[in-house]
Amino acid sequence: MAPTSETLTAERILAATEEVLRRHGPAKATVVDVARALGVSHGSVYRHFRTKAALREAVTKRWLDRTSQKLAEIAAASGRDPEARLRDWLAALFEAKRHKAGDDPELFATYTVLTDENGAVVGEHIADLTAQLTRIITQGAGSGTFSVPDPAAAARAVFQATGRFHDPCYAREWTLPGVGEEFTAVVDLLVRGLR
Amino acid sequence: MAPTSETLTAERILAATEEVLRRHGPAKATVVDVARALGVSHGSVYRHFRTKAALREAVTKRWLDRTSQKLAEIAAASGRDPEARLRDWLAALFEAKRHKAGDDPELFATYTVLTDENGAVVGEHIADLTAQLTRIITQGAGSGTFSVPDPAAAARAVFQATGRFHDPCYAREWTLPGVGEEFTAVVDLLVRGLR
DNA sequence: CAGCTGACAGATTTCAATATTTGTCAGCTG
DNA sequence: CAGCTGACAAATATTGAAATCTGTCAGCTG
Repeated sequence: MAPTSETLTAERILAATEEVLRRHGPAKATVVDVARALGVSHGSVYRHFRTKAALREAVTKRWLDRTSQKLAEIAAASGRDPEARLRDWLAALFEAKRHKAGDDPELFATYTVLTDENGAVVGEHIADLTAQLTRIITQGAGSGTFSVPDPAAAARAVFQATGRFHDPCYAREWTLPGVGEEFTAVVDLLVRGLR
Repeated sequence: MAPTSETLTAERILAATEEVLRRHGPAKATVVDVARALGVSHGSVYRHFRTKAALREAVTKRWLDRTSQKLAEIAAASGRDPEARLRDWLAALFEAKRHKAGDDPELFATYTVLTDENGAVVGEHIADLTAQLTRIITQGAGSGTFSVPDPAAAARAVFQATGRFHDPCYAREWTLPGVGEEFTAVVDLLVRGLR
């Protein structure tokens, strides 16, 4: 926490911003707080990020990218059969979200606010995830496991149909008993539809 | 609009409340406003509804029930083949929501607030809709069109998987170009999964 | 001179005083 | 006497003045 005297980088500012957001929440986190945490004046922060909105956007992107990367590993595991990979990938997405929401609800609420105010970044994130899904489904179509005319469209449909298990607006319901079964039921139905 | 001197019934109060909500929005609609619209004192309103929350809840239920009824007609049209009926029903649900959101966004926003504060009523509404879906799917299973072990579970899965096309939290995206295709893609996938 | 500071104007938020609303009930009225 | 009224206390919302924050920039510093 002690202000190190290393050069001020975008990276260090982002880390400090995450910490301030975690501490104060999205409504009370100010760029003055971030500057104070770094032991610099708030003017210095504006040298690296044009506006507070840009800073928040960068933090949001970082957070979403961490999830994307974890899922990319599953999507890339080309040894496994595509159907199992699809199930794993969807389960991993659900689990990741469910844990984030369950383990630290306040932090999750903070990031929900951030994603709400950064539609463009979320859009790119969704495009990224859909592309991963498309890769899995394309391979499934190639190996004959799946029978789909347009893998990209199928990927979008699968992603949208499972929204209830990854979209933050349903986070409240992820702790209800029986969600696991509901998730399985939806995924089973979709996988059957792809075959 | 002129205060008729008929006896004050729950029905008349509900109608007046809808009007006040339409005019003032959910944040500024008071029970004093409702009483004024009816030409009575607000004490009289409390004779029919214990609290303001109960009044709003009743209005919410009324609104949701109107949608349920329209869909029930489609679900009950037992002449048609179950697959077509399922598609019609889902399309009708989507269209109904999309029009409500598109035609009068402010009123739709008002009812979105109301449904957010009345989770229990919404839960019953969803149970009702799911029961309608279950009936269609059960008939499809009987006639051999669908092959599902548990029609009720399948109905829940179909309803949840199509959330993007009826849940108010996605209302913003219902005007985007291409939603129609997305809807069709998801429904096609689900129907294939049911067969 | 590259990078940081801190004073500043305008925008936004906070907070406490003020006003409105909710919900009750004793009593009026037809 | 069934149903309505309106005065009331407590809860909630509004308001506007004061405090804080955002974003800029001229000038300092190493």
